[in-house]
Amino acid sequence: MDVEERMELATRNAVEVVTEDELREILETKERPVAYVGFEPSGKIHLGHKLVIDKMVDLQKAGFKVKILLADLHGYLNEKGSLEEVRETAEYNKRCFVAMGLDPKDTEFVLGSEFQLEPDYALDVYKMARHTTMKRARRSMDMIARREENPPVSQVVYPLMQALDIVHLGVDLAVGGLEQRKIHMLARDVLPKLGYEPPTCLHTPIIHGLDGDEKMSSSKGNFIAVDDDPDTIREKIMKAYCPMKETEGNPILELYRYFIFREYDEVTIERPEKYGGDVTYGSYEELERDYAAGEIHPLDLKENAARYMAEILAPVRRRLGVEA
RNA sequence: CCGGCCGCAGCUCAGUCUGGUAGAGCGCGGGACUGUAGAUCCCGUGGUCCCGGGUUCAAAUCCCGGCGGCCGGACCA
Repeated sequence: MDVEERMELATRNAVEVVTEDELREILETKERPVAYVGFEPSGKIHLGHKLVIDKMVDLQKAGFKVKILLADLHGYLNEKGSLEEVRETAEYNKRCFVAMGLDPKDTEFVLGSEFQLEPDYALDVYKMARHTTMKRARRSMDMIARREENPPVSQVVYPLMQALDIVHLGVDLAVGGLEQRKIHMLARDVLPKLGYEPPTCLHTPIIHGLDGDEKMSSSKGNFIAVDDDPDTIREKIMKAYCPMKETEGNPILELYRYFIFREYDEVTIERPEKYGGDVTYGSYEELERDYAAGEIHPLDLKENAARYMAEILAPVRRRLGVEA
């Protein structure tokens, strides 16, 4: 695979790379570059997580060594539960990630508290604190903080640690959803002041909640979990926000764009003869164009999305050992 | 440490003064209308009234003591 092919694989379905030149240089010069993403342990692993995990699978194929941070301390700092509870959830998450297609032999899972309590790391946290304003730290948590009113101090420690994770894990490429952008930019600005290289960052899109909300999230219950059974998937999709001809912020179209066309080269919208019969598409753009033109009805879009998503997630359920 | 205000449905809050069957909006669920959802209109769901004691026939309400939050003051060695 040449560098351009690896670039293509690394950046597909991504919103941005900061910067593309840096990424290309990594691919050209590093023998075995390291890509990392961190997750706060979550009781439900959903499609928002899958988007990022899929990206890590891409990066693995593009030659990266992949590290997944199970950020137990971050979860604790962000009030996701006691340390014990958060660690238990982290174990479940690890099993989900493996079931989602990350090769466990080729992926390094790291529990945050394994290295974040070391003296060298702790001193770096204080140095970061010394070079970061309160406003900047709080702003970086805009899309991440569990609580906006009465935030505990832990919420400004959080982004400092996340920046340091990048250097202490020896990472070449930091990956995350677009909501991580402000923390990553903070890392690029401040890490050099501690004598570290500014990290290269890659951001995946934030997918809309099924209710049309800006973000799919466990707390809002507007998600499809990777271990949802086919009936649940169908039920959720049927109830989802999906205005006719509307392509902006349409969560069902996003399923096609980011998940269905990722798995299938050709996608068939099956529908009754009276509504025009089956149609097959070779790319998301063609489907989107027809939907915008009103050629595809939302109900047909949903019925078929449900069928495809159940198919895509079936292996995850099987590997997790859940009844089908 | 002192003072003021606050704590009630998943959320925002009313009700406390003057004790008497716990409310509204939003959300959520279901129906109607749509070949989807949403919008709209109906119907429904909603509770440790922060905790513990006390007074009373009766306490979300009054009294005492805690806990938690916000704001202010004091201390500034």
